[in-house]
Amino acid sequence: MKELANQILNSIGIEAELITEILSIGRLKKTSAGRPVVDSESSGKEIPLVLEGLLKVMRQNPDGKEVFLYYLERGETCAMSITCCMDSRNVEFRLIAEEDSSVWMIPTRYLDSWIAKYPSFRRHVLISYQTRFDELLTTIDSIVFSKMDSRLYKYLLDTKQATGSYIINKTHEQIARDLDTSRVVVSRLLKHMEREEKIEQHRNRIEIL
Amino acid sequence: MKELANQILNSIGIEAELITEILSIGRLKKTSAGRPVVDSESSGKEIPLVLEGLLKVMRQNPDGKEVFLYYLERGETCAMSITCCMDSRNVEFRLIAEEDSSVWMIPTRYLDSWIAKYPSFRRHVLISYQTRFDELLTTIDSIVFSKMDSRLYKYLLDTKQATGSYIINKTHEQIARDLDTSRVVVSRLLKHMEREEKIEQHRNRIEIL
DNA sequence: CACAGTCTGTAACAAATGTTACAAAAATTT
DNA sequence: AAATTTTTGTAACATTTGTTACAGACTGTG
Repeated sequence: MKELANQILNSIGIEAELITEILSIGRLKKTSAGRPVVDSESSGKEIPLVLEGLLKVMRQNPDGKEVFLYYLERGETCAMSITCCMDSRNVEFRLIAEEDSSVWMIPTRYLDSWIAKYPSFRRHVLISYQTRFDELLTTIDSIVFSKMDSRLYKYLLDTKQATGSYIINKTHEQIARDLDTSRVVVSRLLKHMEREEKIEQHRNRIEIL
Repeated sequence: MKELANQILNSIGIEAELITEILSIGRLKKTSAGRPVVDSESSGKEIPLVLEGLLKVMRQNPDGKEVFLYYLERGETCAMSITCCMDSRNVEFRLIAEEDSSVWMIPTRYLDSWIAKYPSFRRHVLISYQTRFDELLTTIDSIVFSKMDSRLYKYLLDTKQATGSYIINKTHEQIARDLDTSRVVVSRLLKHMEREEKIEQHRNRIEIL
């Protein structure tokens, strides 16, 4: 698995010297689909780099409600975890394995020196922030400027993009939880999309056309 | 005005050496209340540091609709502008002077080397991201998890916080534009808050109790 | 196959928000 | 002071979303 990590770090342009350091310092964590990888409490000491699989980042509010924010794919890191540890602030979120996943956990205490020393790492951290920032803004767009139907459709397309498959294996109930709405609403809107021939529906499975 | 900039940079912990550099390289820009400071197009070459006054950051979608994201107060910089220039990506936003404001514009081409060289600057940039990230998440919270009434109330409280005054000089129409809703909705909800004795209303002016 | 559990479809209704229209009050201009 | 413009209040109605309730379809298990 270190081999894979090596390869991924290399592909995002990290210097050989830093790769060696990251590999000697970090640790591997495997998580099976549907299970949490880290949440805000347990976080703050390590940041995750996705090696295999797919993670999803959920925003959590004090009452226990949740919304889906974005996916983290292979080679990506969680900007919020960096943020979270810097000032030992507690940002409330959950990282959940969407598929069976392998993640390389990197202790945060080295980050600052790496950012100073390695241009590639500096770039990677800033681009992570940039990408996530952008993703959050797009999320805000879809919530503020559109209705639930476009939001749902965006969610389906994002999922297609992240999994690389036109088939989405989720129940209406699961989707409803990600969008913080009710199952009935999701069923209603999906039925409508089916009539418009944007999707096809089967049990536990939606196909994007 | 360089004196003020010096003082502010010092107060956020920037090294004397870097302060000299920033002051020799940047330029002053004054903007009067209600006018745009930069937008995504003109941006990408400079990032703004607020010296005096108050800026507000608006998200803009392609149809020209807008939502208020957060305020930038004295000593703060616009994380999105940093982001925006890094990859010459175009994030759509507008920076508007909420009050008469003075801003120190810093060319972006020096950022990377400063981040590498100066711990204080590294810290400042990362904390900016952190703070804005958090602010965006709170915004998402208020949109997803709450109804328009709490969103409006949060907006009033944010404005009170940023301006340091219990008096908010805005019309219902202006507020409606910031929240991307209609004037009628704002009037309705404000009337309700007035009955609950959370605010007092006058023409062009709302007082938070 | 019978049964239980899960998933989806639909109806009926409630609540929240958006829209249109109009009137009254306050400020500004003539 | 009269006329005009801007701001606020309110009503009536449409649309969107949320909620409850129930039925039918599918899946897996004994």
